[in-house]
Amino acid sequence: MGRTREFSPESVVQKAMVAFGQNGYTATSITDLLEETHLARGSLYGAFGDKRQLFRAALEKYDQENFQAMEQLFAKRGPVKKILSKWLNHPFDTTDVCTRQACLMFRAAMELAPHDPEIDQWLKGAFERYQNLLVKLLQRGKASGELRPGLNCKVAARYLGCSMHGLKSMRTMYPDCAELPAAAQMVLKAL
Amino acid sequence: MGRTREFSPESVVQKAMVAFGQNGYTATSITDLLEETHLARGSLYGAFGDKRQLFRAALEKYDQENFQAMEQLFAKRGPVKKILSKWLNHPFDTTDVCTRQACLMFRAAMELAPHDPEIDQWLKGAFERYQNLLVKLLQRGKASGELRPGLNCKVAARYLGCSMHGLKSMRTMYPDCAELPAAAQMVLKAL
DNA sequence: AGCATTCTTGACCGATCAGTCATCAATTCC
DNA sequence: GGAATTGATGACTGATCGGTCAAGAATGCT
Repeated sequence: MGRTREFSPESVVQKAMVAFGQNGYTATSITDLLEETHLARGSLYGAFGDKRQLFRAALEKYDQENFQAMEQLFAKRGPVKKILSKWLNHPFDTTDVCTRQACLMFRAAMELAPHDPEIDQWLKGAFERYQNLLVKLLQRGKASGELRPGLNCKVAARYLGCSMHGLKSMRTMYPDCAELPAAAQMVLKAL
Repeated sequence: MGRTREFSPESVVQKAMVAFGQNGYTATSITDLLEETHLARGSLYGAFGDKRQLFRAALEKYDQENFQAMEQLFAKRGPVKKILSKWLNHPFDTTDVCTRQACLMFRAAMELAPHDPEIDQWLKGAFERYQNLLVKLLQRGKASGELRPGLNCKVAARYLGCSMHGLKSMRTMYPDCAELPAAAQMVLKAL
């Protein structure tokens, strides 16, 4: 019953995700989002509550997409190092639409987590999911004999997480840096 | 001639550096800075011009301190790997005052560089200085026979830069993460 | 058709933002 | 001591912020 919604909330979240990812939470105003979504002020508030909730929706969408892609890649058969190589090169082999798009989860971590315990806790849980995915893949590599038995999977997973974040950050700033893909390949040499 | 200044501009820049590093550019208001510095509004504007210029001053101070420390460390004698190990562990061995302090240069890169060509260019130059410092140290390691002759110094320097940034970011979010120092040590294994 | 419900719209709100400026206080030079 | 200069101060400005709300439009139920 009632009037039917004239926009797709998902596409709004998508656009919010891009806007927040480019400019950050504080620097992205509601007015900015309204211009990009062609929505009236009240419609946006009616659908999402407030700015913070919209950001959370964008954050969760970002996480879901990222995590799913990673899960699918990691579930593939074949050498673990080949999978990790693909994973590490992912920021470079896609001709990304918006090159200055930073990882929304890290943006949230830096900008909001310090004064928002709820987001802080959610982020910690989310990051652990990625960490666990990495640990599992590394354990698989150890079990198959591909990786050396002495490898500490938890430490190595953290190392890979850091490396990935570093690569993505640099890529955001220097979209054309020639050495970055080669640097991504170097990461694997430590395993 | 004229009245003498009652505050030290440097200590104001110092406090601005910390505030911007904790909350970012947009989310740190002039009012916030006034409260922390106990300055009157007009004094701050009189001394620094506007918010952006104060941020630049803070950014340059951050860069100067960081770069100087790195230069001094890299100038030391001894094995290159030992120096790099110290460098990579630096985020962990200091009992830092504010753990949620993010690298101001990356903050600037993410928040301002996209719409501020001047800061963007300055940052690119600054990052290249760090990159060059790393390249020089690696070349020294190659010349002394410590590092393998086939090592591509430029790529390796980029790899180290990414790793450092990743480690620092993670440390900002998880000040107590036990695996991080061990992960920092792993970075060197790729060389 | 009439009513309840939901969405759309944009005017509107108080708070806060970055930045200005007139006034006053301190210092130096003569 | 008086003139000139510079810093200190906080009230003030216009713009923008996030968020609200009353009015109108579209839908489904009876």
